[in-house]
Amino acid sequence: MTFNLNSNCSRCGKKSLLTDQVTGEQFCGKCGYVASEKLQASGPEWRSFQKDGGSDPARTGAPSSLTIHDMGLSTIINPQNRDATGKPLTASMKSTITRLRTWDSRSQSSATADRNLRQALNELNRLKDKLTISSSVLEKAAYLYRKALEKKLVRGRSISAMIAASLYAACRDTETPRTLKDIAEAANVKRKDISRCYRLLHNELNLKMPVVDSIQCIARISSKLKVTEKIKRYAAKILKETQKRQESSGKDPMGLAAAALYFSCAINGVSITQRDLAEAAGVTEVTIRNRYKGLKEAKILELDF
DNA sequence: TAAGATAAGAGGGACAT
DNA sequence: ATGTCAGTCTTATCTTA
Repeated sequence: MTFNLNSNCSRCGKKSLLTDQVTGEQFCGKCGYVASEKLQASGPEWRSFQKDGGSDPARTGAPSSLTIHDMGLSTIINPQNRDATGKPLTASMKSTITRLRTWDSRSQSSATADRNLRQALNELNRLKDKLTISSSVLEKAAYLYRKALEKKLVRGRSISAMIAASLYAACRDTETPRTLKDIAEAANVKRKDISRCYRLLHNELNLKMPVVDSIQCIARISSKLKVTEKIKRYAAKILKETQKRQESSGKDPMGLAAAALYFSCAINGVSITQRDLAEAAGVTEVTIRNRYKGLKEAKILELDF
C-alpha cells in the first residue's frame, strides 16, 4: 500500500512522491525515482552512544538534516479516511480530518520563503547526483542558502543561480575541487550568473574561503586521464615550489595544475597532448601554454626534484 | 598533426574620483 | 557609485616543425 507524501520529486520536480508503507521506501509515481534517504535512516542507531558502549543502540526518529526543507521534522496526516484500527471514519470525523489536513499542508508550505527553500533544496539534490557531492558539502550548501534566504539575498535573483552559488561556496570552503564551470554545466545556469551570486554570498555573509589548492586539482585532472602516480607526484612537487615562490597567485589553479602535469609528463617521457590535458582540466590549450611558459621563466622546471 | 604565436574580447579586482 | 587600468583567460586564426 502506498500514499502520497504531497512533496516534490527531486528528479522530475512533480508533486508525486509516494511512500510504500511496508518498506518505507519513497519513490516518485511519475518518473520512478527512488528517494529513500529520509526513511532509510530512520531505523535504530547502529551503534550505541553510551559511554560504556552498551548494547542499546537507540534513537528516536530520522536524523534531522538541513537539506530537507523542514529539516525532516514534519508530520503528515494520513490521507486515508480510516482510524487506527482501519475502520472507516464517521462522516463528521471525516470532515474534521479533511479540515485538519488542509491546515497541515498549508502550515508546511504557506510561507513563500518555505516554498522557495523547498524548490532550492530539490535543485540542490539534483546537483548532488550530477556532481557526486558528499553529504557534508551538501549540508553546508543548504546552510548557506538558508542564510542567504534569511538576508533576503535571493530576492530578484534566480533560485537555481543562488543554490548553485551556495553549492560552489560549500565546495570552496570544504576544498572539494569543483570549478564554477562544472557547477554551471550541471545546474544549467550561466557561469557569470553563478559567480555574481557567489560574490554576493561571499560579501554579504562574510565568508572566509581558503585559496583553491592547485595540488588538489592534479588528482581531479589526472582522474580523467591515464597518468601514473609518479607523474602526479612530480607535478605536485612543481606546484609546491610554485606556491612557495608566490608564482601562483591570481592564476587559474586548474591551468597551473594542467601545466605542471604537462611538464611532468614530458620529463618522464610520457607523451600527452595539450589538447587532451586542456580538455580534462577544463581550460584552453593557450592557458596551459601560458602557465607552462611562466613555469619556464621562473626556472622552476630546471630544478631537479 | 601538435604546438607555438598573436590578437580581440569578456569579466572582474584595485584604485581613484 | 562610477570609470579607468593592468592582468587573466578564452576564442579564433595563422604559422611552424
